[in-house]
Amino acid sequence: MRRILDEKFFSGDTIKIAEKLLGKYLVRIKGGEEIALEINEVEAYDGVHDKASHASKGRTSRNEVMFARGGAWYVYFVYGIHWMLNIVVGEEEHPAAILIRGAGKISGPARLTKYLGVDGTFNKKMAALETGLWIEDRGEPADKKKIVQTPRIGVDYAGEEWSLKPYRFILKD
DNA sequence: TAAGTGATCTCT
DNA sequence: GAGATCACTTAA
Repeated sequence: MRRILDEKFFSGDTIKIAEKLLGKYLVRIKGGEEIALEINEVEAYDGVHDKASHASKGRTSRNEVMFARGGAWYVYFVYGIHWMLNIVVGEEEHPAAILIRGAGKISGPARLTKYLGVDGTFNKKMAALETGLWIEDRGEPADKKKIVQTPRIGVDYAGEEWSLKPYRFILKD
């Protein structure tokens, strides 16, 4: 029996959920094969007040899905080259998402999407078995002692207050 | 350390 | 419609 994380899991506090995602498994069905990677690095983006979040400038066609209820994917394109994979969290009208930066042996958010074959077609879709991409609990809770918090990466433009917030969570080996 | 690359957003 | 910006990676 799979324990696929659904909107119930993703409806609470963004920061707490980010931390809880460590040690969960990102699962992808590709070409009939199942790829499961343990999530070991995430970043939280929470609310319109978070200057580093796409939602800080209000609702746009790109970030619209961040305003939906938790449980959907937010996939977008940056730097003309890279796809980023985020999971939407929080209640409706509260824009928040968690960027999955690393899982398994894959380090780096764009490398992850490239490896899994994730692109814009997943945007706004629910994370579920039918989608071919979801997150599941395999009953191995992350060791709290191995969790490290640091500031987020690549968000210097957000100003000191927000770029220095320890919203990045890493699960050490 | 810097260039690549193109969608998106903010002005006109 | 033009110009700037960007939740990154790779090659040097």
